[in-house]
Amino acid sequence: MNKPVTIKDIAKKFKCSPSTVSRALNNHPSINEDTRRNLQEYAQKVGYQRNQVSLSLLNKKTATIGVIVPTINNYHESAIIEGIEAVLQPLGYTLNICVTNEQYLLESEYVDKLLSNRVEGIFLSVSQETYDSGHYEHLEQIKKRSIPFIFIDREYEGFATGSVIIDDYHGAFSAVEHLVKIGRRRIAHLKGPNGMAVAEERLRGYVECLKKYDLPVDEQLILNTNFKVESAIEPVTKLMNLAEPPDAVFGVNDQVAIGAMKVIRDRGLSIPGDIAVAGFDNSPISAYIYPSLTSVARPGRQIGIEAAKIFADYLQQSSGKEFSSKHIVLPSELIVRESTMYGGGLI
Amino acid sequence: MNKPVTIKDIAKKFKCSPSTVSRALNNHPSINEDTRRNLQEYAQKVGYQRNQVSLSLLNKKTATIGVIVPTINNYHESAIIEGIEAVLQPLGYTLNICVTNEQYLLESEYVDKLLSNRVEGIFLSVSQETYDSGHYEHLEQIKKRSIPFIFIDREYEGFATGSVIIDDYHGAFSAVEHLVKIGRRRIAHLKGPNGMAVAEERLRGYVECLKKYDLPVDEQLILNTNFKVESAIEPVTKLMNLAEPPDAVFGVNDQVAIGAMKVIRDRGLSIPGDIAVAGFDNSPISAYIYPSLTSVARPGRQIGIEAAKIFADYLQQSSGKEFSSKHIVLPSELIVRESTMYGGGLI
DNA sequence: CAAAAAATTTCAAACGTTTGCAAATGCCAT
DNA sequence: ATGGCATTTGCAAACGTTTGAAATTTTTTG
Repeated sequence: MNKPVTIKDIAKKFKCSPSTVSRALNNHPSINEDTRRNLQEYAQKVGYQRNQVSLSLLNKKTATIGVIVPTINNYHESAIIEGIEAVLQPLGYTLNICVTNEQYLLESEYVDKLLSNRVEGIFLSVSQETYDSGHYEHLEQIKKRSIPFIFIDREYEGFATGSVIIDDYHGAFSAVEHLVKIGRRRIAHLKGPNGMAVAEERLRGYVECLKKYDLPVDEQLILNTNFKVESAIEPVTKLMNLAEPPDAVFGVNDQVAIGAMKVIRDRGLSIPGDIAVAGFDNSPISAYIYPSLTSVARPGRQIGIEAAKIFADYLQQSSGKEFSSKHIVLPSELIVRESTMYGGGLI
Repeated sequence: MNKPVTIKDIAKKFKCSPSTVSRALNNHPSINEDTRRNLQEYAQKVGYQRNQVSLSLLNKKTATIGVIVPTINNYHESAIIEGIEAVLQPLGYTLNICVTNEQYLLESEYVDKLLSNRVEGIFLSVSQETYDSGHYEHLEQIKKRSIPFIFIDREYEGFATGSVIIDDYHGAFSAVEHLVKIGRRRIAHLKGPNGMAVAEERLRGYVECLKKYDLPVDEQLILNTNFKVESAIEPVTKLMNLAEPPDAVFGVNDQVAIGAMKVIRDRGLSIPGDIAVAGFDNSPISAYIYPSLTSVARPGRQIGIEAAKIFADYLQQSSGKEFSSKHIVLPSELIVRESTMYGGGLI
C-alpha cells in the first residue's frame, strides 16, 4: 500500500511550512498567487488527497451517519436507504450501513462501533431479536451521547427519540375493510413476528376492522410468519386444510402474500374467486405478477427522506442544542389490483 | 451534542497521566492492579468510548472498506453486500456503502470520498453511465494508492485489478440452449444496456447458442431494457406485434422476464404454451410467481464472500506487499421451472 | 531613504490516542 | 544509610490538518 502524500511531504518539497500548503490548497486569500498555483499544480500531479481522518479529529465532525437495519435484501428497506442517501449525500454526508440480520448482538455491537467511530447521527430500524430480548441498553448509550437518533420504520415503543414510521394500523385496516366490502367474511391474517411494532399494528388494524363489521376474530385464522416468502407456505397450507377455510388472506407483507398465492393455486383454487389475497409494501413486482396483487403502499423512500430531514434540520438550527425528538407518521395507501377484484375469478 | 468523555478527562479526574489511563483501559501489565480497576470502573461509569478517529489517524488503519454499487434496491446486489459483510464483519471491518444510482458523477465522487476517508479497500460494481462514458480516471486513482481494489459483478474490462464475476456467458448459453431443446425456434432476447459487460456477455451467450443450433440471429428479436421491470413492457409489446412473434423470450434478468410475462398474459397468450420465458438471477420470488419462472441462478452472496476473501487474504500476507490482482469467475446454474416446461400450456 | 502599510509566510497549538524510554517510587538486602 | 532491583508512572512524540497570532518580507508613501 503506497502511503498517501501528505501536506508535510509537499511542504518539504517546496521548503515551506505545512500551513502555507494547507492555505494554498484551500484557496486562502492571503497566499501569493504564484505560490498557490505552484502548490496546487504539484498537489494535483502527485495525487494529493486530504486526509479526512485527521480533519475529523480536528473538527470533531466526521460527516458520517450510521444506519442500522435488519436487512437490506428487500424492496422496502433499500428504498428507505435510498431516501436517506438522496437527502444526505448532497450535504456531504457518508452513510455507514450496518446490517443486523435481525440479531440483537450485532445490533448492539454496531451501535458501539458507530459511536466509537463518532458518527454524527444514527438511524435505526430495530431488529426482531431486540424486540424479543427486551434489551435496550445499547439505545440508551446513543441517547447519552445525545446525537440525533431516529427510528426508521421499526421503533422501540416508548423510547423518547425521533422516529419516522408509517401508519400501519390504518393501512391494515383499509386492506381488511376492502376485503370485507368485496364480500369476504372469513379473512385470515398472516402476521409478522410477535412483539414487533409494525406487525402488531397491522394485526391490530386487522382485528379492529373485523370488529367494526361484527365479524368474529378467529384465532385459527391468525398465523405467524417471519416476513419471508417461504414462511407463508406452512401456515397457509394449514389454513387450506381447515374444515372451513378462509375466503381471503391478508399478508403482513407482499412476500408472504405471494407465498400464500402459490399455495392457494397449487390447491387448484382460484384467486380471487375462491380466495382473495392482499399484501403490504406495494413492492414493484406486485403489479406485474399474476394475478396482480392488491397491496398497501408503504412510502419507503419517503420514510428515508423524512428521517434525513429531521437530521438536516437539527444541523441547521446550529449546534449546542439537544436533539429533540420528533415523530412522523406517514400515511399508507391501499392499491387495489386483480387479487381482490370484486367477485372476479381470474384463474 | 454532549462531547464524549476522553482519556484526558479521566486522567484529570484521577490526577494521573493519559498514558496511565490508556494502559489501564487496555489492560497493560505494567499498571497497578488497583489503579487499573479504579480507572476501568470509572470509565465504564461515565460511558467512555475510545475515539476510533484518533486511533485511525495514529495507526493509519481505519478498519473500513468502501463498497460502491449502482443500486441496492435489488435482490442480487444486496446479496453481494450480505456476503461481503458476512466475511468482513467478524474481522472488525465496517462497510461504507455508496449507491451510485448508475451515475458516473456520483461514482467518481464516491471514489474520491472513500480514498479521502482512507478506507483500506474498495469494492466496486461499475455503473451504467461509467460504461457509457468510457471514463475511468477515478479508477486509476484507486490503483495509484494501491489499496485492494476489487470489481464485484460488473467489471471494467481490461482494467488490471481484482474481480469476482459470474459466468454470464455460459449462464445465458444454457438458458437459451434449454429453450431450444424444448423446441423453440424463434427466441427473443431482452438485453441489458449496451456496453455493460454482464449484459454483453449474456447477449453473446444468446447469440452463440443460436449459432450452435443453426438458428438465425434476428436483430428484430433483440431489444434493449434497463434491467427494470417496467422497461420490458414496451419492447415486449413490440415483439408481440411482429408479423411472426417469438415463441420464447430470454430476459437479461428476472425483472424484465416478469415484465414480459405480464405483457404476454395480457395478450391472452399462454406461458409456456405459446411463449416460453426465462430470466436471470433466480431471485427468491421467481419460484413463487405464476407460472414459476425458469432462471439462471447467480450466486450473489458467494460473489460477496469471494471478494471479501481476496481482501482478507491480502491482509493476512502481512503488509508491504502490493495488492495483486486475482480474478474469480463463479459458475451460474440454470433452474428450470414452469415457465419453460416442456410442451406445457399452463395458462 | 526611512517608516508605515500591506502582503505573505511561519509558529505553535489543538484534536485523542498510543508507546518507547526515562523517571520515580517502593522494597529488600546488605 | 545505600545500592540494586522491580514495579509503576509520566514525558514526549507521533499521526495530518487547520488556524489565530506573530513574524517576516515586500510594497507603498511621504
